[in-house]
Amino acid sequence: MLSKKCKYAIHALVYLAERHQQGPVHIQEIAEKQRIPKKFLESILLELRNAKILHSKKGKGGGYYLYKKPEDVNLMDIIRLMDGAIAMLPCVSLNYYEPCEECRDEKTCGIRDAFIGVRDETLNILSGSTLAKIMQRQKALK
Amino acid sequence: MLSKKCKYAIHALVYLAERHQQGPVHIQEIAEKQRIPKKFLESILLELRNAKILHSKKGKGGGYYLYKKPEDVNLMDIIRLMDGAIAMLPCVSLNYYEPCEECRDEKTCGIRDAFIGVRDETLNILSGSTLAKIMQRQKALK
DNA sequence: TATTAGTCTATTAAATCAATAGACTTATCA
DNA sequence: TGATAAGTCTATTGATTTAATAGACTAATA
Repeated sequence: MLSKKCKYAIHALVYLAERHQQGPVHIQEIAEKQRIPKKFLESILLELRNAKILHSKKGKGGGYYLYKKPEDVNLMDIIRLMDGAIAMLPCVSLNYYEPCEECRDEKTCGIRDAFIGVRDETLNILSGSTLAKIMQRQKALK
Repeated sequence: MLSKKCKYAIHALVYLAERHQQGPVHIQEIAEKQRIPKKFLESILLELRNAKILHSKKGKGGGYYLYKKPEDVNLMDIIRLMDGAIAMLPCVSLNYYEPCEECRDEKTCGIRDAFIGVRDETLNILSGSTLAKIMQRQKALK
């Protein structure tokens, strides 16, 4: 399951994508509209900024805005940033690999195979799910 | 990520599948061979027994053994039993559905779509991964 | 009938997640 | 130029979940 932090991040990013190129949006507004605790949101947006997905402007009239284009931000990147590994086992994770303590020998482990398949299918779908696609879909559903 | 409990369950089941129809195996042996804390393993095996995947025999010469056939036990069922929902969002879970607090309106949510896809692909692979297949693969790799 | 081995309830310890507090910094505009 | 609006950063707290342990109890069998 995704953490709340991750879900908040996705919602905040979709919100900002909908206001792309309309100047900075301040935290307060995002927090209220998306019902996210403001302080928690602050730390999330900061992380997204450090990852160069968002930029911010300080001072009066400041706020956060999308740095990358909506078609260049996808769910795979957001989830990895917020929650870490996407794979169901550390030993099949591409970005957060760790050997399985439980396994004797990775090479002869009959279990990994299925999870490698799950990982690949998952990454395939999530990396194709961009903010642009999500907005597009949102529109179509209304 | 799967919990340790779930990984322990998978390993214990594969171990028992390899000894299918060879009489009960006692907890102590599984715990030692698979390096699982014995007491923790007890509770896991008990749960698998309540789910009719394992049976047990008490008294001297007792132990646990597979009740279902190795080709009828798959990773999807094991994971659901141990860790609960497989989906990444509660609102797209088939067996553990809950509405998303974050979402206003599920019907016009542009995010769910991707996660429904991930869920379906994941279930498809995991439900096809039976103990029999895992053993088969294990043999092939040796 | 002693012994072996599973069953069950309760508790504790550790880790992670979610949320909050408050001081600090920077930029803008009157 | 200084009041103010808004983001930045560090630290802490509380809640929840996960992992592990303890010990008394029950059932089966040689």
